[in-house]
Amino acid sequence: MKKELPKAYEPSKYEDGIYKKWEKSGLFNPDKIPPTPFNKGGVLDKRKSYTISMPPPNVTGTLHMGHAVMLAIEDILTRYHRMKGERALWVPGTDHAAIATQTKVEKELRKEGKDRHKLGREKFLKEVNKFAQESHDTIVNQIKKMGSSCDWSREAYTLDEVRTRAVRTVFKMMYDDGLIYRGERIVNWCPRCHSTLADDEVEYKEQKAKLYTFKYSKDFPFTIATTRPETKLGDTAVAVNPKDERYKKYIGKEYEVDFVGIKLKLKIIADREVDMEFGTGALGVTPAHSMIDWHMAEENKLDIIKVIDEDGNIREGFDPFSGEDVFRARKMIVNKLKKDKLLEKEEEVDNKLSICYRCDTPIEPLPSLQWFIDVHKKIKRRGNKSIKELSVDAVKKGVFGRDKINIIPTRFEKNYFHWMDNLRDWCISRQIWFGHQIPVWYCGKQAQTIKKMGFAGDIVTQVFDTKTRTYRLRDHGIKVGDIVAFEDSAKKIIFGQGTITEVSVINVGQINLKDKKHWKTYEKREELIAAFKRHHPEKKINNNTKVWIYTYKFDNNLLSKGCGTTIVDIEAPKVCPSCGKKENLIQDSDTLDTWFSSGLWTFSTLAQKPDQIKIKDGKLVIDSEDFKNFHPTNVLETGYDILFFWIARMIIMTTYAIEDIPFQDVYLHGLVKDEKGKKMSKSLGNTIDPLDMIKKYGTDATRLSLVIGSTPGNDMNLSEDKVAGYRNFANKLWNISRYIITNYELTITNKEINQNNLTSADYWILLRMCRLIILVKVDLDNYRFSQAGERLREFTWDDLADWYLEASKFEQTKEKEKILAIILNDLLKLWHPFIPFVTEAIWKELGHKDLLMISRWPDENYYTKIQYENNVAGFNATTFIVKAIRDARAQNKVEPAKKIKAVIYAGKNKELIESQAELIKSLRTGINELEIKDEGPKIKDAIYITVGEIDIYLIGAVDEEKEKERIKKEIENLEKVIKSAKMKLGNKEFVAKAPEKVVNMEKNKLKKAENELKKLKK
RNA sequence: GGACGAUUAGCUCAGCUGGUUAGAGCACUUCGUUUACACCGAAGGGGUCGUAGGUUCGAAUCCUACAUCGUCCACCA
Repeated sequence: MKKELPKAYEPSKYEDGIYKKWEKSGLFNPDKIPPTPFNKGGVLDKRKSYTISMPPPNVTGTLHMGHAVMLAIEDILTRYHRMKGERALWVPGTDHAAIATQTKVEKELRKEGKDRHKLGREKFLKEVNKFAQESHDTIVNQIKKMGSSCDWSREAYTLDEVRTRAVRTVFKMMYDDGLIYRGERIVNWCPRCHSTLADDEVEYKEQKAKLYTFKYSKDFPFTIATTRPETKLGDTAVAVNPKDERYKKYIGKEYEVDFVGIKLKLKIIADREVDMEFGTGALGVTPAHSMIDWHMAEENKLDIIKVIDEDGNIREGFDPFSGEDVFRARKMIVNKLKKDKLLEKEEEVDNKLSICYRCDTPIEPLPSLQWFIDVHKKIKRRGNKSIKELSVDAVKKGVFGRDKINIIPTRFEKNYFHWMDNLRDWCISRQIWFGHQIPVWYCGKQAQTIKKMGFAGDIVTQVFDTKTRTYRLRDHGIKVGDIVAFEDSAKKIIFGQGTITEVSVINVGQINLKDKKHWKTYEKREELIAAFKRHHPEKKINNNTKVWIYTYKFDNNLLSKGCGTTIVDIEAPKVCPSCGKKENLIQDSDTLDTWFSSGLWTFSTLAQKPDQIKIKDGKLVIDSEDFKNFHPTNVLETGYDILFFWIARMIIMTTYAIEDIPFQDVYLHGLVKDEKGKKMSKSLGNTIDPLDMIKKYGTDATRLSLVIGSTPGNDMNLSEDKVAGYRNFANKLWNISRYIITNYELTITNKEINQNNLTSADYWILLRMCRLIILVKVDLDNYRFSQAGERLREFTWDDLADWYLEASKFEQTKEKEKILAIILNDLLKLWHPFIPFVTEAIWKELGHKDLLMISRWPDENYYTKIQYENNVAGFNATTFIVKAIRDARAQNKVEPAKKIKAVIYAGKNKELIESQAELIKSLRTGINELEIKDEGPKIKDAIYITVGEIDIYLIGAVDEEKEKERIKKEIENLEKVIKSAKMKLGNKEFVAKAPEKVVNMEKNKLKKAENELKKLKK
């Protein structure tokens, strides 16, 4: 079977073809793995299963190094367990990534001059889905490029039909259990995204801010300090520390003040959280626009006055500040305070600005009507524990009869507990369109469309041309007759009532204000006209004054007809269960936080059809074979940066919904940074694109560079050089195989070796292989990928290529072919999970018909049966002697081409060394004549080497000076060893307390070194 | 403010429960066309393991401070 192979391995010529072959074989699907010669039939059905859910990349994303690490590690695990004969399933999928995707599409639309509000929900979602589909194909192809052996037949998407069913079912369960509630709470609001954000979606940016110290009014007794004077328009209290002597006397008192023209009622309250050192030690409480203040207001039953609207502008009713954005309002207020001589101080302080993690826009805390998950409510059906308690227990001690979830590295468990302890109710509603629309329907009253109006004429273009105008039209809590979102420059008034739940313009039309036929549905026309006159005294209303009508969707619409029932269900209700009518049903327009659906990922992906997902006895049941076979998953592997975002939420959702853990182990990899340790980012231009690396150096090299030289949970710095280094390794493995394949007839049908025909080198490599198999198994079972990889590399390059193969060139024995075949086959298997392509390519060249991918993992028992004892010493000695001779020659500057004579005094090892004579001569020692004796006289004018009890003389090449130097250095080294050993052995306590093994080791070391030293000094 | 991580050769990093003369890869120096591989081979130089204490017969490894860098969490009125 001797054959020709190309000299260098070119990954690009093999990889795509190999992946296609794998895919075509269908064997990524564990149900399809047939019995093979390596994986004998019968074991198939009862095999242990092994499952990993792939953290779904965003549909609109492209592959980056983070994905590459994730894919490399998970593929290693999957391939390893598959080869061990387990039913290994790796479920791939993608995430719709609500806000991220919507933002991306909106950006694209804006380039074309389009806007989602103009398109309307339906058309916009069509656009998003189109974009998502295209993007999906890109990311999937990139995942394949990485060699990922995931089962594409089970691919899932967080927004597909089955997953939607899971989301709605869990939502309903939680609602029925009273865990999901709707309420007006202060939330993190992004005025750009126009949506709420979860607590952990808020990021902070260091900045300088001005801290203003002032009095509300002349008659207020003391000063307060704030960086946000504009919010003070909504102050309803002033908080001081109860211990603060300065303010004790005021606590409990109430003041009415005129703050820059706005009347405020302020109660002085005490709160321990107030820092006496900060500012004046007194803090104005703005319940509507600060998280802390909101809680103070709850405790002290304070009024809540909203100042800022959802566009980040001052609301109606705060003239002259109304309609101004927060920055302008701040300036105006500060100027007014200055003018009134109320401003005492203006100083610069360090401040952290909260910003949106998606778009960096400053966050406004706002009270808003939203859906929440109660994390504290005890659930009867779950042992009267809250979801928070269940999630803590799952990691602390295990729940539902499962072992505790292990987080690797364990130090992250601490982070997890800390996060869980501080978890507040989770706001799950988002005011965006792309995502799982909340499965809640209102009958009439609760939600209906209502018309809003703006004046037309010269302002038409303004209203329609800028996004901000449209955004301004939205607001909360509008009552009948209210004039909302009033803005002077836009010159428009809007009329309506209720809470807007949707911001799309459903209908736009122009009517004439005085023309009565347009006012059939509005009896408040006169009121509207009056309002308009108030705001625009200069405008005359005549028969030609036209008004734009915006039709918006509202809640609590008095003008609507329905019965007001709220319905939470899995499917859209056909009729209202309360009034039996269908025409007034409207679905809540909010969508769910994307992590709600990803929280269900490990089990929702194991359902194939929506009707397999059911509620049974207050528990979610997935009635599928896959769920029975593959859940809980074995390991969840991902970057530590989404421990809270995702992992914690999966634990929350899974323990609650199905009364089980989502996974047994969590393996957290570090983040990939550039070679200087900086975070990779497009703006810094320091990204290394995994696809570039794959193109240039191959997938195998890219994978190795991400796996070797890194430890779990620690960031790694990646440079192109590193990848190139592993490209070299892949080529090395190729050439090792090439050499063996082209020089030997490899037979693999019979693995029985005749031990009588083995050389010492054969035993030596078999023993090392034996150790390798055992250790790599332990490493992989304990997620020590780097260590396993290094061991494999060392064996392949050092032991096999540099020693055994070199020796084999001079040892043409009967069993050589067989041993080489065994070693190479097993080595390819051990390497396969790490570098699947090159190993599969070589495997084919070896003449295998079956895929390496499904071959059986090497069996250590085969190797442990071999009689190594007394058989490896010969080659072991050879390696030492050869190294010593090469070293001595190099130090003496003996030309490599120069052949010399060597004499070895081997003592009692004479026979052993004699058996190695050919190898000692051949392994690049440049020895043409070798004499081996048991002992003899010292030889002058020769290079003298001592290796333990063996003395070697190299004759006819000595360079006196250099040799002296070399001997001197040798002596120094030995003296160092002797000194340290003597110190230890001279210490009575060491001899008494250290384990015998350690003491003996020291003794032997000393004896050997002293012996060598004695000989050198002679 | 709290927590966590890092600090080991010029660079990137290993070093698992304390016992090696402290390792690897890259880079560097010298040499080399040898039945696979120059994406190669042989040999070599290079580290008082951040600092200071402590525990121990013995510390890169455990403990305590400190320093520097980094990350996360909370707060910043």
